[in-house]
This record gives sequence, structure tokens and C-alpha cells, in this order.
Amino acid sequence: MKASINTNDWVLPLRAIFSYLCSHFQIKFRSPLMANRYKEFKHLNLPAIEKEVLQRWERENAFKKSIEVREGAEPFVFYEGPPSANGMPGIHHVISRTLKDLVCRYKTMQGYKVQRKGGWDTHGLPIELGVEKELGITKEDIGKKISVAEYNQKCREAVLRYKDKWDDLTTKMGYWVDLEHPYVTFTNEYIETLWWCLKELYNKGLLYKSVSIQPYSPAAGTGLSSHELNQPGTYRNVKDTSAVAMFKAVKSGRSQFLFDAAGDDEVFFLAWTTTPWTLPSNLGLTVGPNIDYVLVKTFNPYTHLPVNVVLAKSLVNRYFKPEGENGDLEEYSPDQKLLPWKILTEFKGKELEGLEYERLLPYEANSLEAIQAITPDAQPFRVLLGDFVTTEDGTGIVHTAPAFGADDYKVGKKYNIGILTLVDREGKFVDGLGEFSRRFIKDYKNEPDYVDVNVDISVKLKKENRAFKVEKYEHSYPHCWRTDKPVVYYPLDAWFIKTTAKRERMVELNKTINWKPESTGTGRFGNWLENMVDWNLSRSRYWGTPLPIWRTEDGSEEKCIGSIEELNAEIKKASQVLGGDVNTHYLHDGILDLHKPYVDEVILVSESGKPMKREPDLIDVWFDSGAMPYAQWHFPFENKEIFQENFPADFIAEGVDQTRGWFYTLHALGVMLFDSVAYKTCVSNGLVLDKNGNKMSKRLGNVVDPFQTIEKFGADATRWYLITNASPWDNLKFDLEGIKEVQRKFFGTLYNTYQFFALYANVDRFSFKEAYIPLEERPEIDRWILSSLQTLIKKVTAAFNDYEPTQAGRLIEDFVDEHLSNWYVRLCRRRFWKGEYEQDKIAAYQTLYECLETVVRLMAPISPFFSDELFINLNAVTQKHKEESVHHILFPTPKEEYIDILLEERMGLAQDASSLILSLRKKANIKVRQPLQKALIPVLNPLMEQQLHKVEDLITAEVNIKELEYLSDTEGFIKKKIKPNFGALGKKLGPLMKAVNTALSNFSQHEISLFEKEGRYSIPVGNDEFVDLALSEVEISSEDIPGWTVASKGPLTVALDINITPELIQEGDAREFVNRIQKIRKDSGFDVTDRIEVKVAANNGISSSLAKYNDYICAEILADKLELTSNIDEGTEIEVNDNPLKVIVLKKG
RNA sequence: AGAUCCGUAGCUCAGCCUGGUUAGAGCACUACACUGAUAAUGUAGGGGUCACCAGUUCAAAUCUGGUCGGGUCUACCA
Repeated sequence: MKASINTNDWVLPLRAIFSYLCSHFQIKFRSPLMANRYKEFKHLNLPAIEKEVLQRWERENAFKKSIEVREGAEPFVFYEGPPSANGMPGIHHVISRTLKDLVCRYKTMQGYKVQRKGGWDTHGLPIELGVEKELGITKEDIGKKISVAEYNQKCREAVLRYKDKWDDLTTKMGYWVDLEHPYVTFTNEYIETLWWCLKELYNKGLLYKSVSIQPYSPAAGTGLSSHELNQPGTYRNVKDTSAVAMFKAVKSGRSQFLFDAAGDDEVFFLAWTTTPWTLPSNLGLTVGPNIDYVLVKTFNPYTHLPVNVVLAKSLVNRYFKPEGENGDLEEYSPDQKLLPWKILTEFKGKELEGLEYERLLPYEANSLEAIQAITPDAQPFRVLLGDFVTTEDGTGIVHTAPAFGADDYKVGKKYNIGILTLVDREGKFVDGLGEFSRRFIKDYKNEPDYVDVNVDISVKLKKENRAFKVEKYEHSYPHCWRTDKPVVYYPLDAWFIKTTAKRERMVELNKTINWKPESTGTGRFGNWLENMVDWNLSRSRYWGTPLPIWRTEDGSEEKCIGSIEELNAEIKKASQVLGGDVNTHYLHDGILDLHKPYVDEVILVSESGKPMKREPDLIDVWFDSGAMPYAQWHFPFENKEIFQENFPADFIAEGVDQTRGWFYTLHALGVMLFDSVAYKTCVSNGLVLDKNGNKMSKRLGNVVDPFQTIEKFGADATRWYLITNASPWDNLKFDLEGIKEVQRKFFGTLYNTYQFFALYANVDRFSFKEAYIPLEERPEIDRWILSSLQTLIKKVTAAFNDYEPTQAGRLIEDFVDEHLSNWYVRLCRRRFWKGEYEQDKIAAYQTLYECLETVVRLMAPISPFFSDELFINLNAVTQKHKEESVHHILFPTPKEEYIDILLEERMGLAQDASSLILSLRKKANIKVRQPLQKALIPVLNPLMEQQLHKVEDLITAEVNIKELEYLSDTEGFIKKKIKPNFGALGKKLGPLMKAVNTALSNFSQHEISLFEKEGRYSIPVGNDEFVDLALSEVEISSEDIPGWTVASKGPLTVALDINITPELIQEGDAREFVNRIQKIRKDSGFDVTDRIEVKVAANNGISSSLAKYNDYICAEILADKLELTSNIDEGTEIEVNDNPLKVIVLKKG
């Protein structure tokens, strides 16, 4: 502080010389740091201001400097979740980035060093699919129509396609993040760290290969991980053709009891499926061992043939109407609607175990020979027992196709029924299935004339007396997050990370993370961890991080590579051991690109000297982003110290949809690699919906373009709106009207306040060069606003510290609007433009300046542009800070000694009293310009009188009355009301409260005043019991002053003397006249300091009013002369209190 | 089906944690004022079964349980 004051001493004369030179030699030059006038605006144009500020930031390297100025300071670590730049950014990106930015800016202002490395997610399905669409190819064409090398080159070119748009948005929205040195996930360095991570996991035994039934997207040609399946929007309600198929039981010793009951007719097991395409692969039927089943005699509703069917007892009424029970089976005719039916027998599921049935759809491909060719000894087509069977849907008998369901696979393995996968990886039936061969099981190719094979299968079953019910069934079914096509469950070889082995630790460490809101962490994320399954890493694609594992052909030996150096050494070794052409391309320079196809060309050698090939899989892109804490620094190959300093993150923030995505992969890798959390605080923001609460989608056309929004309303207004409208984690209904409101109400008010300050400070040449006037020498209102300001600083700081920016923003808004603009400035206006430049005026300037500067610093994290503009404009004149941006200085700290609770309280009284008096004026229809004599305020105690007395001048000036009169406690004059102080009495009285309340409400005026005098009172509550009340346990308020019209709010009551004496009328005339002249001054475009002369022709009572108040009028309107004449020809016609006048207003000089 | 968030004025939201007696604000609407800050402001008015039901309590928008509606997420539902 001291240094800057010293600086001022010599800067001021220099500045004078400088400006003299500039004006005389007409040098057009505006130093950003120096000015002798506060910049005044013509209009509030936020977008234009922002453009200027952006240019300045760029010119001055403001972002870089904001980190440099904290060199050596304690770091605050932030991780940027990498966006994928192959799509356009949307408005929902603006909210999470605003959140990230404001926290980082705030922490910088708190003195931390906050590095923010940007990043790009560049691998994976979205990019590949985009490229395929562009080239008009499918996955099968890769390696045929286009080489893998060329394909990957195309991907590499496509990944940063919209980088410019993203950078543009980042810049324009004021998001400070390092775009010059971002981490890019496809670089060798990045991949090398990923390999290092994988090898660490491998060495810990956490990486393994296994066959399992996994979600698989035929359209995308790859398996999906559980968290990919858990992206929003993947589960969708779809209508599928479902079928209840009839599996014909084979007669045997064990099934005899069924045939006995059925009178030796055919017996069928009913099994339901929503995926009829799995029926040809059926190898078993699973029943619940303890579920009750029944054999029902009835007719097939399609073929009308008599049948006997088995299904769960509790599901009988799902298929049969009660009226049909025991109906006449003999008389059934095909045209009757009601199916007659009859339960023949009942039994437990376990009695069905091992019963055989006939193949439903016999073809070459699902013959016993074909099955046993894959699984020797397999014994398919039997009834199995499984615990997973429920009776909530279907028939209680589960059609089991081991290839297409995890449960099916498990139970099938147990009973050794074999496995048939009669659908290939493209999603079409294999050969050997008759008319269904090579047909797609779902419309994966967007064929215009696609015919649903599921329908055809169902029709076939119907015709063959093998379907009992076929209908459209609506259920939620997972879809591939990129292709939007339905996923199937499919047996795949895959590499897994054994996340389940670390579940306990992950759960434990999760409890140390500060989640905003808490429920995301405990609920959504916590549940996810509890139910976690192993992480399926494998992807059968081309553009991604290759799995660095090489294996011998028989799988007996394998090697996991953890660095480029290691790979190059192994390359050489293999070449030497294996000889021939092995790895010849890679011997000289080593490997130059870690992607396909190059890594696949590399052959390594096993310990026993056998060649090893790379496992063909790529890894899940989510591993890329989850490993960014390490890979962004190329750890451990470089930057070890930087990494140590930047792990774990203090703070991350993304949309809540990342809970199972990035939040999870970061956490999982942090725990598994370093036994640490990866982030200490995680803020998850909600979705951005349109103004009607619908999700934004291109299809509905309700998306909001962030560029247009910022261009039109400015980034600051947009940011402020996004942050203050709702808590970040609540869903936001985005409405442009809301931004307009913010712009008008908050920014408009702040702008007006600044503008007002600048206008008069420029007139008076206020530059804060005078000594700081001690608080005790400033008037009441200054001390009040400064006290409120400190309270504001405290609350805003607390809110920001608690990651509650919404609270912070709303507090600032309220202060600027309610306190600063609508009370302080309004009441102090005259201090700025009246009188000489002396102590009181300087105090006013200093106070308003301090408020403005502080507010600007408080709001800077949320509103970086406008705050910086105002800061620079203020500081350019006063030079109080040597920093050149608000984002380089420190956040304000509250001056506790400025806080005066009593003062804030009595100002509240003044505001209430003024408001009440204005409302009384309104009731009596007397305008504020008409002075009134007095207002009466009953005071309940000495403190209240004292308090009011101190703000008396403010009230009288504000509501234009001559005096306040206090009515002290004279019995009979003020009517008082008493009621219990519920809060205080509740605990003490409990059930007696009602009685006391009744007693108090029946108090007479006399009893109330007795109570007040004594300070206590004993109240009878029946049965000779009494309750002793203290004065603090009741609330006494004045309710009425007999004979007066009153208004009250809480304990405050006001009466207004509405007698208007002739003298008051004259004064009112004078004030009205001043108002008219001021309007003329303004309309004529006079400067606020111009002196004028006025001639008035008044032929009525007004002239005497004007004569009487001549001096007052002249002072107000800056007139040197007010001349009253009887008549003038020209002049402006005005009206003063219904009297017409003519005036001529002339500027002097 | 389960988890979670939400439901307060026409709209956007406070208040709920810690129960207290007229449930607030802004926007919008209407009328009247004020103003040398003017795309601002004040006063007044209309507008609420605090989603519903039950419980706890002297007292419930607030605490508890349930129901309904909406969002998001989960699930190996054949």
C-alpha cells in the first residue's frame, strides 16, 4: 500500500505533463494504466466492451500473467476434462466451463497459483464413425478399400476439426485455460504414459483376459464397456416384437407325470422373449427351482389346436381370462374369442430339471452335431434350474441362449448345454439357418426396405403351432451411444481391469471427496461403486490407444510393454533372436507411431524364444481421459516434480453425466495406481434444458447457439445468468429472457452507478489523491454502506469457498441493487453535485469508489470482462493498484472493524420508515415533491428512539418532511399489541403455549403497560397455575395511533401529518418549478455545470411562491438570475401544480 | 423395479438444514408517483389449498412415512 501512495506523489505531476503534451501535440494515445478522467460510456454495450477487453487481455498476456504473478505461491490444482473437438460446442458447455473458470479465477484471487492445462480427447468411436460417414465407408471396408494407415491418418486430421470453434468459444466466453500447451491424447507421449499405466496394472495382476458376454454394438463393430452403456440416452423405450414360444416336451421317464396329466397329448413349455432372433440359438430353458408351475389344457389362439402348456402359476392370469377357466373344452370353436382353459396339475420348478424338449427351429446350424462340434459332450435342449428366474414378466420359463445373455452363459456353462452364436459380428444370421440365413437381426444398415426378421420368425412360429402369443412389447433397451442402434449381448474375448478387486478402497476413498452436490457422490457415484463390475478395456477398432500386450500364438506366454524404450529394445531383441525380416522396418529409428497398423507389424519374442503378436485390441477411450493426471505431464518419463505438485486435483467440474464416465475413470485409476483420490472436490452440474424443460436436441430444434448468445448479450450476462439463476447442479431451464433480465437489472444498475460516479468524479477531478478519510469522520450513511460492504465480502467469500457460486452471485446482485444503487446513491446524489469539493464530498467519493472497486473484485470470478473494464477505468485514474487487471489482484478481505450491526439495523429502520411514509403519501394522494410537516413514530424503547434519531435526517430528506416526532410510551395515546415470542417460548412452555397465546391476545392496554413497567408478568393458565413471562419472551408492537392513519411493518409504526399549510404549498410550488427547469436544462442539452438565467411570466399565485423561494430555486438550478415579469411572448410553456407559466431559460456565456 | 434430485404466484427462484403464527423476491400485468443515474427506481394492486395423504408437535412449506407427477441415473429382465 505504502509503495503505491509514494508512487502517486510523483506520478501525478508526470501525468499532468503527459496529458498536456498529448493535447497540445494531438497525440492519440490512451495508456491503459493512466488517465486523468474516468472513462464514461454512452450506452451499456456488453458485447462491445468484451471485445475490447479481450484485445487487451491478448495484448497484455493477461492470462499468462495471472499465473506468473503467483509464482512460488501455493498451487491450487485443477484438471480440465478433455472435450472432443470433432463436434460443435453447445450452450451446455458454457455452464460447466463457466463453473470451472470462476473457481480458478477465484482461487487465483485468493493467492493461489492455478495452472490450467487444456486438453483434447482425440481417440475413439465418435471420430471413427465421423470419418466413415465422410468417406462413405463402413467398418468392413477398412483394410480393404482403404488401408488402416490411411484411415488413421484421416482420423488424425478429423479430430481437431472444430478446434477453432472450440478455441473461439473458449476465448469469447472468457474461459482462461492454456490452449497453447494442451495435452492431446493421440500423441506418442500421451500414449506412452497410458502404456506405463497399463503395465503398472498388469504388474499388479489387475489386467486379465477373458471370454464373457458383453454388450456389443454390431453397428459400431465393437464391444462396449458398462460405463459406455451408461451414457445418458442409451436406454430407450422401444417397441419390439415379443413372442411366447412353445417348446415341445420330449416324453421320457422323468416327464411322464406331465404326459399323464395331459392324457398323453402334446406338452409344451412356454418361454417368452423380446428378442426372437435369439431363438435359433436356444439351447436350454431355465426355471426357478422353487417357483410353482402349472400344466394348463387349452387351445393355441392362432392355430386353434388343443395344447397343454407349462408356465408359472402366478402368471396364468397374464395369458388366460378368469372367465375361461374350466370352460367347455369340447365345444371350443376357432371363431370364439374366449379361450377355455383348465389347470391339469401343479408342481415346483425343480421337478422339471433335466427334462428334454425338441428344437424349436431346427436347422443345419443348430443341429446336435453342429453344437458338439464346438462343445464336445454338450447336452443341449434341456430344462435347467436358475436363481435368476422371476415371475414378474413372461412365463416363468426363460429361453436360454448362452451366447446372448450373461445369465444364460453362466447357467449354460453349469449344465454344459454348449454355446451357439448364430449371429455374426455384423449383426446378421450365419449360413445354415434356411430362409433366415444372412438376414440382419436389426436394421443395422439403415436399409430402406428392411423387413424385421423377428416378425418373420414369429410368423413362422405361429404357423407351426409354436407360438402362443406374439405382440409388440415396449421396454427399455440399451442402444449404442454413438450409432443409436440397439446393442446386443455377445460373447467376446476381452481384456479387463479388475476394478472389483479395489472396490472397497474406492468406496472408502470416495468418502473423502467433497462432492457438490453431496448426493452425486453418495448416491449416484456411491451406488455405482458398490455395484461395479470389471472394466472391459477392449475395443475392436482402429483409431485408439493400442493395448501394449504381445502374446504367443498358444497364449502361454505374454509380455506387457510399458514404454517406447522398452518396446524398441524388445524389437531389436526379437529381430536378433528370430532373424529373417522380423521388425526390419523398426530397427533403425525404432517405432515412430504407436498407433495401428505399425504396432501390429511388430513381432516380439517370448522367454522361450517363440514369436509373439500384439493382442489386436485397442483400449477404451475413457482410459485415455481417466489417465490424464499422469499422461498430461508425460509422467513418469518427464515432469516428475510437476506431477507431484499437481496430483491429486483440488477441484474438477463436469456435467453430472460424467459421473460414470470421467469421474469414475479418474477415480478408478487414481485408486488403482496411486492408492489415492484423483480429485478432492468434484462439482457436477446439471443439464441445460430449454425454457420449457425439455432436453435440447437438434431434432427438436431447441438448441441454443452459444456463439449467438454471447454475441448478442455478452459472455458476462450469459455467465451471470447461468450461475445465478439456479444452483449449478439443478437442471437449468435456459431462457434468453433471463439473460436480458440479468443484463438490465444487474449490469444496468452497476453501469448506472459507475456512470454516475464517473460523471461527477470527472467534474470534481476526484482521483483519490486525498488522504483516506477515517471512518469516524464520515457521515452515517457512508459508514453504513461500508459496513454492509464488509458483511458482503464475508458472505461472498464463504459462498465461494463452499463452491456455492449461485449464492455468491445473488448476494452481490442484492447489494448492488438494494443497498448501493437504491439507497446509498439515491440518498447521496446531492452530495456529489452540490457544494464545494470538501470533506463531505470527498468522503462520498471515497466511499462510493471503495464500494465500486470492491464489488468489481467480488464479481470478477463470475463476470470477468465487465469487472475488469470497470476496474481498469477506476484504477487508471487513482492508480491504487499497480496490477493491470482485476484478475491479478487479491480478493477483498473484510475489515471487521467497519462492521456495525446497530448501524445496519437502524438503516433498515430508516428504509422501512421511508417506505411506510411513502405508502401513506400514496394513500393520501400527496406527491413526494409536496413537503409535509411531520411524521409520528411511536417508540417502544429508548434504544429504538436513539436508533431512529441517528437516521432522522435521511428519512426526512427521502420523504420530504420537515420533522420526525417520537411518541414515547404515554398510555392511551398509542395502542399496543402483544403476542408471544414463539421462538423463545416454545421450548419453555410446550403444550401451555396455546393458553398463553390466548391470554396475551386478551390483554388490555393497561395490562400491556403494566407488563412493560414491571418487566415480567404472571399469566394464569388454569388450575391455579401461573406462567412467569419476561419481557424478552413477548413481542410488543404499536398497532395504532387513534385519530391518525398509520402504516406498520414489524415493530415500526408510522403516522403522517397530512395537513398542507399555505406555506407548505408555496414550498411545493418552488420544488415543482425547480423540477420543470431541470427538465428544460436537460432537454436543451446543457452541461451539468452550465450557469443559466431564467425569465418567468407568472400571472397567478405561483409568482409569490417563486419570489419567496428565489434563493433556493437559483441554487438548485444553477441560475444567476430568476426574473419575474408579467408577460413574455416566446418561452416554454410549463405547468406548476396546475398553473400555466411561460419561461425562458438561457445559458450564460 | 431400484437409486437420486425436484414439485412454493402465470414464469424464474428464496425460505426447509436449526419447526414459531400475515410464506418472500424478481420478471410479467395494472395504476399512481419519483428522478440532473433514466434501457433505472418507488408505492399500491391482483395472483399461493407451499403437489397430495397421513403422522410427530402447543405449532409443519420446514421433521417422519407414504402416494402422485417430472427429470436424471441404474438393472444380466429373458
